[in-house]
Amino acid sequence: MTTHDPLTLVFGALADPTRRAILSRLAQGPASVGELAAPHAMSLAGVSKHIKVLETAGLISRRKDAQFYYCRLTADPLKDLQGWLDAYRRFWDDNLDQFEAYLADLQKGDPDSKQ
Amino acid sequence: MTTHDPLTLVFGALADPTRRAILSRLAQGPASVGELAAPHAMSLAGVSKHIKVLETAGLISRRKDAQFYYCRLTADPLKDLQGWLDAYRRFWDDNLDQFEAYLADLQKGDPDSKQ
DNA sequence: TAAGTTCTAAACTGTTTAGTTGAATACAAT
DNA sequence: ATTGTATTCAACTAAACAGTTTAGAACTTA
Repeated sequence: MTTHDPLTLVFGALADPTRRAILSRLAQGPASVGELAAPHAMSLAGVSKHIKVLETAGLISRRKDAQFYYCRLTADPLKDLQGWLDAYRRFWDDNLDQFEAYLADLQKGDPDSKQ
Repeated sequence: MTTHDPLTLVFGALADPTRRAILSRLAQGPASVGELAAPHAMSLAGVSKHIKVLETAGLISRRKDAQFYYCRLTADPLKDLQGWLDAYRRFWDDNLDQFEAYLADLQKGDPDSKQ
């Protein structure tokens, strides 16, 4: 997952409960790395690495103030994720079965068709 | 990621372009493993493993008919993912800044707070 | 029955990941 | 200057992952 496309980076970053918990915490406002680490039974360096993963995915940004690193949520990638998800909404939103969905698809474009 | 919670399983399954391409293909209707494998420069066994990951996450289901295994999309987990995402929508939907979002949060519950 | 097709299972390999500890950096306070 | 605080960086380990190849199971067709 090291050098991948944005969507892979974002999904990968979210595929970890600790990172989702950090994001959830940041949804309440900015916090220092130490504050983010406190609730977790893990070394500070460990949390620091999780934060870096979130940052690489663009889900948070870091700002240094004195000796503190403050983190804040940057939700833009989540918007992209929403866009991806939208292509599948009809599968649960409506009560279309898969055949109807298939017909509906002929009108629209395709979501994630590789190559 | 082996023995994890549903959300981790789903995010993890989606953190791979091949698996997302498979899902995208299945959005057009059921397909056999061979059909799903065809567009990918990868061994059949490799694709079979990706399919298993998707199945474990509940994103697809498999049905055997003669010597064919037919796969179809089961989008329910994506609905859960949507639920998770909803908790963050205000961060891009409105033009709330983070402080306002914080205040708005005091009224609501919290999304993914671990432990 | 024999041979072909479709797929999974098992065993193996190289790479990535999540976590650790210990040292280094940057700044504040004494 | 020295000590303390907040954090990253580097090196390491164990586990998980993505991929391979080889073999085997299940079924069809000749």
